[in-house]
Amino acid sequence: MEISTKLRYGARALAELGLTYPKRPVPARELAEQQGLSVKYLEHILSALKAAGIVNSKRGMSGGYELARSPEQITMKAVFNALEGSTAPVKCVENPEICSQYDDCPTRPVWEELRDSIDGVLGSTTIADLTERIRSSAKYGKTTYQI
Amino acid sequence: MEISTKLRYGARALAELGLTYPKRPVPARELAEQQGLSVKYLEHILSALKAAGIVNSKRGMSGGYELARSPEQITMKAVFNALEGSTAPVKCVENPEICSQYDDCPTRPVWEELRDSIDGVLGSTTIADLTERIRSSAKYGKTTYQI
DNA sequence: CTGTTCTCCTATTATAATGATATGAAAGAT
DNA sequence: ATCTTTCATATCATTATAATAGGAGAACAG
Ligand code: FES
Ligand code: FES
Repeated sequence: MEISTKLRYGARALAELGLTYPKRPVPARELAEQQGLSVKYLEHILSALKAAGIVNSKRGMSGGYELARSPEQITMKAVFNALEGSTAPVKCVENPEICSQYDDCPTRPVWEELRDSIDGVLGSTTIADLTERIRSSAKYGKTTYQI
Repeated sequence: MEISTKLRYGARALAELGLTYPKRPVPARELAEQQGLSVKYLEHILSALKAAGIVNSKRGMSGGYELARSPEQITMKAVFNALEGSTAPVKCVENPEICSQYDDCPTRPVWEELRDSIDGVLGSTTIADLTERIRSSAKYGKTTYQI
């Protein structure tokens, strides 16, 4: 039960976007360099984040991506849902049809508890929290990254 | 981030084994019939549970599988670990080498929180809880299953 | 001792999900 | 016009999951 690289990379990119918010949009190329990722792959991720209304984009020179709302207003739950889908660890929690003995399933309550617990953690963390960690990190200031 | 069918099926099988504990071992065939699963696939799952010390097995006629400890002593965390691996949603939480910017990673704390939260839920649920749900279920008694 | 029931071991296959790359069109800025 | 960037879509490689298959070997009942 691991999260995808999309979510890993996407969350870090958003944390960086929190640094520049609301000063300027950051091009995918720049974010990709920072993380040592392929630009094309990150574009894919940012595209999903845009579809979810988490980032806005501007084309052309001095364009790029920026947070659609303030970092405090973007929870990790929204990010998770955008890049990873549901937080329910089994489909039947949300689509009862899938499992046969749904009504009397002794394990489903456990999976529901798990989902709620995950939602709790992700719902109480925002991009602002991530960005704050970058600001207070040892390397911050040494980076070539310009705000 | 979904759990595997191994865990889904395995957890339900263990809940059933809680019913017969400590009366008699139940053959894989019987458990598979109940869930409408292939015997061979369930054997595979039970084998993993045995390797983890969660069930014992007896060969030959009137053999089968039984819980290695009392249902109250088997947590869902142990079952999860046996069938699904670590509860950490990213490898770097437990293997720092994997991620590049490990030390200053702004997102890792979130994944650690997730792991702890998942551990909390799974650690506080036991097979006995699952078995109890079967006992108090509507269909219980109507089933052909004999203790 | 013989047949039956069952676990146990290992190999194989099918299918799906993930991770990643590639190509180029459309839009915006100067 | 030209450069920069998003955007849309297609493709490929790799891995993980799900499931099946065949048969060896233990336990036991008669
Ligand atoms: S209803 Fe889906 S695992 Fe029980
Ligand atoms: S250290 Fe692995 S996601 Fe940050």
